[in-house]
Amino acid sequence: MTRKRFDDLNCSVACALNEVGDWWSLLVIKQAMLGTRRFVDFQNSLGIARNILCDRLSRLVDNGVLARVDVGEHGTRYEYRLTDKGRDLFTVVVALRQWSERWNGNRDDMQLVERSSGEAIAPLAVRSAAGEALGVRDVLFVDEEGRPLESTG
Amino acid sequence: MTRKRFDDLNCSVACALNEVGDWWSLLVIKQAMLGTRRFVDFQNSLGIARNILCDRLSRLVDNGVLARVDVGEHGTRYEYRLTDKGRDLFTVVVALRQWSERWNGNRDDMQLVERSSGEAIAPLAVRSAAGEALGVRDVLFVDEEGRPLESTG
DNA sequence: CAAATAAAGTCTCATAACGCAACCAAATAC
DNA sequence: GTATTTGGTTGCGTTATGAGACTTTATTTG
Repeated sequence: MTRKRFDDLNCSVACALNEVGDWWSLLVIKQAMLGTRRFVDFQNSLGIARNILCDRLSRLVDNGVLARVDVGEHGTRYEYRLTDKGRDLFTVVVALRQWSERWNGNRDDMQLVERSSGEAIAPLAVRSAAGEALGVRDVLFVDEEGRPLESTG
Repeated sequence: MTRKRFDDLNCSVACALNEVGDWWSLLVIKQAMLGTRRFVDFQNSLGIARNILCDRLSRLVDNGVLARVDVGEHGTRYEYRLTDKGRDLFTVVVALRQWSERWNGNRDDMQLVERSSGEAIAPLAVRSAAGEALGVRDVLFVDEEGRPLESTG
């Protein structure tokens, strides 16, 4: 009996969670965004078990989120680098950070600032095409014919 | 031996994942954003095992993401409703949706549109205080004194 | 050059989490 | 008054996770 796969749910959120929805993957990705590239550095900074780290890195590579590149002279030193797909998870990581800071207080000794100006970044917000901030209640989930979905969907 | 807790990592992303970082929680929340409120409806729409759903709902209630309210005449019919904290995860859910749509193709038969105009919402982006879109490389992670963090941090 | 250390895994084993199905009790529907 | 719905709980087998020891090349140190 395997873990339930979400492929059949016809939902892109489920599909995303299939790739990065476990406890560790997003932390590995966040760490990669901090600049970490080597196996041991991931291990030391996250305190993750080596076998689990190994499994997560492989899976992220398989899914195209990380790339494993040889950097040793003779091919036994590797680096795990974010791909474009991996870098594009920046929004997700920032969304989680900001949510946690807002609701659990800032447990983080780290700040995220714009490189050129040194200023803190703006809070993320879902926006309409016109640029207005939108909450859950300001949007509608519609099917392919544009019909609103009912509550049990 | 319990699952590794992320509290000691001093990282708000880790802290967020502690609350909603398992396979199911964000799907439950997304479903709640669609309007689902009853135990059976979550069960039917997600296909989650009943004991797991039970555990997830309780944990989300404990963490203040959902609220359990009596709706029956005599108190055995319940609804699980998003709190403000839960609704604020909208950004995270949308970020995951959009990422998955961009990189895995749209596996979803569902669209997210602005309620008033019916138009599709804009792509999420991390922005500077001035409003420019920022990628991972345009930001710096700095410590509390403003010093940039090194790669292994 | 030899020995030591490091990098990147792999293996084993114990425990925790998950998935499935059956069971249960109260409230509602018929 | 019986059947069904709702919101669970219990048992059991399978899978995932965590800790730590072990392995294998490469590089560094003496």
